[in-house]
Amino acid sequence: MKKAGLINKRSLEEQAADLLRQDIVNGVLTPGTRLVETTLAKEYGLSRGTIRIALHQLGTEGLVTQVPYAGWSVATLDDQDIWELYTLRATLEGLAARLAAERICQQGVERLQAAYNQLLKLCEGEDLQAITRGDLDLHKTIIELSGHRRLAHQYQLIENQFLSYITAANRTFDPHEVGHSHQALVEAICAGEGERAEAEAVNNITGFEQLQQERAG
Amino acid sequence: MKKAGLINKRSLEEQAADLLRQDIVNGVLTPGTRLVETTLAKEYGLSRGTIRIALHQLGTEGLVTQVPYAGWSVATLDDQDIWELYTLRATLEGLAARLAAERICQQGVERLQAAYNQLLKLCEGEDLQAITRGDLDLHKTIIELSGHRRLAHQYQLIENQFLSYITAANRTFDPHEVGHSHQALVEAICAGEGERAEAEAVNNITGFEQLQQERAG
DNA sequence: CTGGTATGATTGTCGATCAATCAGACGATC
DNA sequence: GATCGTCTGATTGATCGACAATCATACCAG
Repeated sequence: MKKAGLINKRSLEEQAADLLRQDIVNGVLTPGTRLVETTLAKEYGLSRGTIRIALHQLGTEGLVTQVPYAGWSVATLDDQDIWELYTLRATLEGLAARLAAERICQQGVERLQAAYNQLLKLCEGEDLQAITRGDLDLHKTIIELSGHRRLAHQYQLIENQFLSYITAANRTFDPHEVGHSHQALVEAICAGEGERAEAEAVNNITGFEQLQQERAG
Repeated sequence: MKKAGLINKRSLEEQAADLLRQDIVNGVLTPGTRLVETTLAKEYGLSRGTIRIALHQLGTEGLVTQVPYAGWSVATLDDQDIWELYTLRATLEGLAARLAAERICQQGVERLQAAYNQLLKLCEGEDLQAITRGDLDLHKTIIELSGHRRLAHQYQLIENQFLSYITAANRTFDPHEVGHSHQALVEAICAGEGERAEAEAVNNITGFEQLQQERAG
């Protein structure tokens, strides 16, 4: 009586990486926290070798850093890192928006509208965390609609680091702005206007960055 | 006089990954070739665990694929993969060109000109492999001038897969075109014109793709 | 030909072990 | 007292051997 799809085929190495990743992006493990292989192994009930591969994995994802013979720690981000994340994310999302617009179909429009409406609905409330999730869902939908596996993968890497930063810095935003700032983007994609969609996507992110800069400075 | 990074402290895991990576991008290991952990371990005189981490590393780089409990093999690329590589590379390189132009300095101009002149010189000869290296050097210089570590990293990943494909498909090109097709790009960067540099970089790659498509079809 | 089974190959995971290296404490020398 | 080694503990770097889980194939029965 096995249910297809529910079968646990993920290796323990992957699962360990997943757990650690979740703890990092959700802020359970704050930047700078030291991670000891043997300790983690005991904690998760796994062998050191398995944890080791998971840590290496997270290392390539930029979530943890490694000092030879000294240890692992949750990555800390400086100003340069933040700038890199914003510029790279804007570019990747611009590409995704353009591709999504170029190959938009009826089903795609429906999925996009659904995600957008959901976000608008959430923005009427005050649950900032839910809004963040809705925002991510919308962006992730656009990425999927681009039909670009590598783009999705690279975006995922950036997004995780981004989330880690957002959580650690405890950054917030105005619910009302978030929802409507995506309107032009969604429209452009649904209309199949690749160039405009790309511009709107880039503007969406860099605009947000500038807003944050002003508040911080 | 601190020459950090001079000391060779690379772990065996990294070195093993490097060797395998070289063999893959240089075509010694052709796509589809099976890679057995124990065999590689004996070949390189390393333990299985070390090889295992190296293979996982190459897996995240997209150079090898893994089938659970079955084995590893050198990644094979289909048409969709090639499209993904071209679009992603064009976008990343466009971003690099724009950033490089925006922060160009005297020293940067010199480095760029040096790489460009070197490429022009090589293009007068017939050594296609040398031309390829010169071409890559120029592009890599642009990436470095962008001052974007993550961009450099992600570009590296794409480039390795790209090289693997170029080698396997044994693709060639016209030496005369290669050299001069980069002229506008170099000029735009040196002039500090970000928008134009980005456009030229994108055009450079997508133009090359279309040329190849025509010859193949 | 079909379906099930036996078998070998390979990865998945574990545990123990030792070497290499780093960080900090301790102490000696000037 | 400041500086320089040295000692020591902690942690990773790397190896080996072992066994279970899984996949691919060949083989056999009907």
